[in-house]
Amino acid sequence: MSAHAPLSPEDVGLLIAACQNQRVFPARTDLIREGDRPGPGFVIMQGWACRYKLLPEGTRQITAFLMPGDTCDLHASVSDAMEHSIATLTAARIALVPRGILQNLLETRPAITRAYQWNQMVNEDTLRAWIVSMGRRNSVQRVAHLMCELYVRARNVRMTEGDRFELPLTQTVIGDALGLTPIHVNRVLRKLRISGVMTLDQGALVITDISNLAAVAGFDDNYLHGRIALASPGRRAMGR
Amino acid sequence: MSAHAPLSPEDVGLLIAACQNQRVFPARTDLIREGDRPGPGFVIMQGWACRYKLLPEGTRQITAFLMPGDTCDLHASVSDAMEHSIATLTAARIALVPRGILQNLLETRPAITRAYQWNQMVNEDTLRAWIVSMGRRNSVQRVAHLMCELYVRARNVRMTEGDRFELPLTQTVIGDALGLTPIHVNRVLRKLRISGVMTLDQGALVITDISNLAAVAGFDDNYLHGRIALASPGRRAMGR
DNA sequence: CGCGTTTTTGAAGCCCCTCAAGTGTAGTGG
DNA sequence: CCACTACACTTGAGGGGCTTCAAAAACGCG
Repeated sequence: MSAHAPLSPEDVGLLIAACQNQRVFPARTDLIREGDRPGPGFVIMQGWACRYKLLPEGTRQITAFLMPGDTCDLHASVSDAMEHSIATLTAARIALVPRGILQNLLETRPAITRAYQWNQMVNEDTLRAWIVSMGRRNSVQRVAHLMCELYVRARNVRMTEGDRFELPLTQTVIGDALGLTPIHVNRVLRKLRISGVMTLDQGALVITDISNLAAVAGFDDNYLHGRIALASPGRRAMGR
Repeated sequence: MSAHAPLSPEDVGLLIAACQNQRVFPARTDLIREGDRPGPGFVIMQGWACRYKLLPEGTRQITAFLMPGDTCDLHASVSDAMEHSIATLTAARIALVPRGILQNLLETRPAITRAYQWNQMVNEDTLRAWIVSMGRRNSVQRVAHLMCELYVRARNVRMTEGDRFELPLTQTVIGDALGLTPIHVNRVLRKLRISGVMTLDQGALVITDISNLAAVAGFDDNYLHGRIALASPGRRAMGR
């Protein structure tokens, strides 16, 4: 959250204190299911998770990827039933934040409130960007755009090493996020690999031509307010 | 907003006061464009508007429809450039809420804060539902689902008369929202008309078989927390 | 009445899906 | 050490949903 707004050491301390209660979940475990009463808020400390929704025909649509540093449903629950489910994708260490604790911080700590609102806004922008992808981009652009997004987010939380980062998503999972079949995702990944743009292999993404990847994706430089380093790939070029 | 949480007459008065500055915009007018500094907050008083994003190829993706009672960007601006544009679809009367006024209300009026958080949550759920539609529903289901959503929302603000309401969206606009060509939207609408489910004509939607429409759409009864009246169409059956 | 926009219909093609099968890899238990 | 299973990845062939291109009819508005 400190990437979103300057937080005093005291604020950071309070947030860390709120995340004391942590648990480790195995891969593919539902943290909460659609229809459940909302439980505690979650903060991903380690590993990957996602929000998803199951359709009557049995298909799945993922609506968000959650990586370390991401929060979900921290704000006091307003409805009495979850609209979607949340599950781990990998083994994950997750903090359970009791309802009310954040509410309390939001009422007493203006800086945390600001950072949290920022966080909310960025999440909304991400949802809208996904809609744009699903509506107006073909499969190659869609995959490329998702990878750009995940790369920028991973970099924001210092999970990248140069143009590489751990991305343990199966092709089925990517398909469930982009509205594609795993078979087609496979062909798209091959296309991107052959054209020398990026390689997703062994649970790691290697971006071999970042400016080309961003170009293919039609990736908005300002998206998530973390710029892709286009001009000089080596330089650290993060947005505020 | 009072549909979201109980507001005292005083709170309602404060909100009405915040919406004093109103302007009428012609159809197809940008209220704010992508890249602009965020301006005042908007509250739609009359008419229809949308959020949209233009792609490099010139295509457009609408990410939300805004109808009377809807608000946008009321919360204090956190970023310095709009991620998307907002435009009227019809002539519209819109309240311009100065930045800071709502911020002030949120800090002093707990009930308004609650209603606003509710509002935010519902908006997010809507965005996620759109992603699900775009990813996992075919064109007929997509159109049907959108119409269900708009029907429930219109009913929430008392804009329906029985199973009919004014819906001045062109087929191009519907296509831009659902990621379809206007030509295909036309064929889908014909299909729905012939099968006796609904008719969109003359800027008005008539739902002839609501339970069938909801079934085709795979419409979640709990979506937007305003139930579709399935069992007895005449009954008033709104969520809390 | 005339013009621009919207709606409607037809024909052809492509993108992505479905069905099918084979390969590679990790984990399990004999 | 090797069967055996489960799962992810890979590749091929055929089909269908939606797009593109094209053009006519209907509508709305000055």
